[in-house]
Amino acid sequence: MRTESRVTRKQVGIRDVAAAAGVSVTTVSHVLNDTPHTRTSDDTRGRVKAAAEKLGYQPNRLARGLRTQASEMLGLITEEIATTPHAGKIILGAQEEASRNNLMLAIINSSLNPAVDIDATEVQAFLDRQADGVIYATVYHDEVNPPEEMLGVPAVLIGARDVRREIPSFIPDERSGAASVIDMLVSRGHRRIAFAASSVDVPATRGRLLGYRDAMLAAGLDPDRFVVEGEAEASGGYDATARLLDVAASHDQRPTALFCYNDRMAMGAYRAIAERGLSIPADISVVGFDDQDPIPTSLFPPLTTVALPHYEMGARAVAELMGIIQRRPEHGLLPGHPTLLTCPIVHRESVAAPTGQGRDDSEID
Amino acid sequence: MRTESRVTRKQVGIRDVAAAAGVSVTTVSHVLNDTPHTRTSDDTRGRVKAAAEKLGYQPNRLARGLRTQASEMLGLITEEIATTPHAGKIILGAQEEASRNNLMLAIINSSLNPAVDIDATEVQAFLDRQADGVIYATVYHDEVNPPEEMLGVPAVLIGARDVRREIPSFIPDERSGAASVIDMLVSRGHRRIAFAASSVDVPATRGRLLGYRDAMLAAGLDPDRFVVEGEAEASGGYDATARLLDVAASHDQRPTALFCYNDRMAMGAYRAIAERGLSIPADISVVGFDDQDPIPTSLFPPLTTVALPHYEMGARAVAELMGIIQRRPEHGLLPGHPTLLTCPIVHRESVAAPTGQGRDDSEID
DNA sequence: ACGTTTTGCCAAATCGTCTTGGCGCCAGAG
DNA sequence: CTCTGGCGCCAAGACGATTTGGCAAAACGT
Repeated sequence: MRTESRVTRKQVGIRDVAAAAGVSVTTVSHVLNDTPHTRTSDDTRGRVKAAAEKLGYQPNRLARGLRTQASEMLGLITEEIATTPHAGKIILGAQEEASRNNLMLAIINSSLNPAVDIDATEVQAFLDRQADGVIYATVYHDEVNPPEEMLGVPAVLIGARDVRREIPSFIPDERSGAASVIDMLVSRGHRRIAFAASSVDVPATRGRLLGYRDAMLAAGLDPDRFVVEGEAEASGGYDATARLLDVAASHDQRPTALFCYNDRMAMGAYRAIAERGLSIPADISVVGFDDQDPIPTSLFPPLTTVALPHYEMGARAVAELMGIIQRRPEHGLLPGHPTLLTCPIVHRESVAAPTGQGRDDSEID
Repeated sequence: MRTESRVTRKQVGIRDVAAAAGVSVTTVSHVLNDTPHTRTSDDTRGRVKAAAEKLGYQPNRLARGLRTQASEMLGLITEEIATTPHAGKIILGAQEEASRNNLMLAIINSSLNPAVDIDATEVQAFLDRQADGVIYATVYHDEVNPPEEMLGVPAVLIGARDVRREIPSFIPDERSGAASVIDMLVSRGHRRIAFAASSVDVPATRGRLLGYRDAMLAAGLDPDRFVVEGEAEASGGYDATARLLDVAASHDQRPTALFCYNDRMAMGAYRAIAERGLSIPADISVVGFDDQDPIPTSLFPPLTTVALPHYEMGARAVAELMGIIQRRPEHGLLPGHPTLLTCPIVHRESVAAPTGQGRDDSEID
């Protein structure tokens, strides 16, 4: 026998409020929604509001949605929540921004899709439920080809741009994030700055390498000499760093700073460095990328790294959706031009000025 | 000027299908929903289905929900998606199970709440939207006091049990997870097994310590001799392990295995061990807890650890909710008895048999 | 041939809200 | 006194599905 303490709560409807306030449902609706172009005396307004308050009235969103053709729900489709470390932050950003706008955020997880074509099924699921807007977040794509369905509804892309340039998108500015690291290192006095690049072909590897080379060139430094490549994992970082250090003929040849493609590689780099009796940051500064919890704070010394704007992408995507839905003129414009979000450096303790030494051979002129 | 390619798609309704099939909307509804106790000729059924198919008809869920008093949406409230590493897996499990049942999963993030009382606001938000059920997931609680609102709707708790024992819950079986590690270690021949405990007072620290002691006692080993305590971070693991190793007068006194409260502490332990010239697992085996991505696979050697059943908790919670909603008799029973989900050991490479040595002094009899 | 089922389908009510159009009343103007 | 125009409120009609109750026609039994 099931315990029947679980009473079906009796929902109070707009009729109940109307009855309690001694007015019609029309008036209740007008008062509670502040409907423009309607007049109601202050006395009546007061009675209605009091009645609604006392009864704890909350409008039935399904009914309201049916009438207004708006579900007050946004849909977020994300590729492999589980495998991509920071999707949680995207969800968080989107959810909080949605709450601020009094919307609900629903989520569908999509399997990782190597192709550019987005599967229409998930989008359709949201359309069936009359989502007011849809966000599609991808991880490892440059461009993505959204299904027709997404054009019929306010939509925003996260992490990739639309091949047809019809849907607005938000993507991290990996390139300038990487460049800012080199700038920072240079400003601290480093000249021999190595880069442990990734060997997988995703937008992030290209962007970060480009940023490294941009900044090295801008600083008048050789953009190729200290580039090593490895798998984007701790083991790859270890191998790459080992090669980098062992090839250096002497102390004067050794890089004084190492920028790693990501935090996992940096973690491997720490081990390779420690094994050689070197210390961070005294002998060599190390910088990571991703700010992938819990690595940076668990390493010793804590790792200076670059954070991805996950939270911001989620929040901005929702904000953009709101703009499109409300047809505010500044939104939905020029969707072909993706919005680049900056990746800020998170300063911790793995960077220091290089130990003093004169002019060095890595400058080019 | 906004590009007006964004056409408002014309939704096909049940009327359109009815017209196309030359029947009434009633019949269309009956056919498409397989409504019991209604008769329709095979011929008609065929025509209706064909018409629905051809028009790509999808019922408007809001309208359906309004009529059937069911939104086909479940609400998940989770404390601090961002700060708790694995909440993503809970969401994933819940979402996939929801999809299997043709339900949508909506999410609200709640701020971390040190008190036992659940804030009613978030629950209310879901009730307003006529969620068919609500899941509340907490991290650092033993017990939780759900608001009245949650009793009026199918509800399930994750990670904590209901003080009033009215709402079913799913929680990880930390205690036996910890015990199974010790059993495993003992079966490999270890006798001096240390535990690096956590110093914060959460259910997990108590459960894991209890499990360690249970199993040590059961194996006839001293459950107190090798317990050290530290902050539940890499630094705490480093400190605790350093103390543990430095106190050992000789090689014969040193533990041959170290079980850490969590993977972050294990990460610190790795460093302390390496600094003393010891190697894992040859000199000492190490086991973590949490299977917190990306630590276990980024460490060298890869860390053997215990996984938390996050995905399963999410999925089971949704399944339970379905059972309650459909009033299947086996569900919603005995909610006072939380369901313990097992924490499986994930074997990697940080465990080996201890290097041979005879009877040792840590046995008690 | 004449009731009685059974079969196949449908009209209308319903869910709870928003929204359109209009109706009575009172005040001020003519 | 009548007319006019604003003010304050409401009745009724969507919205798009499900569900209830019933009505013809066909099938069956005698």
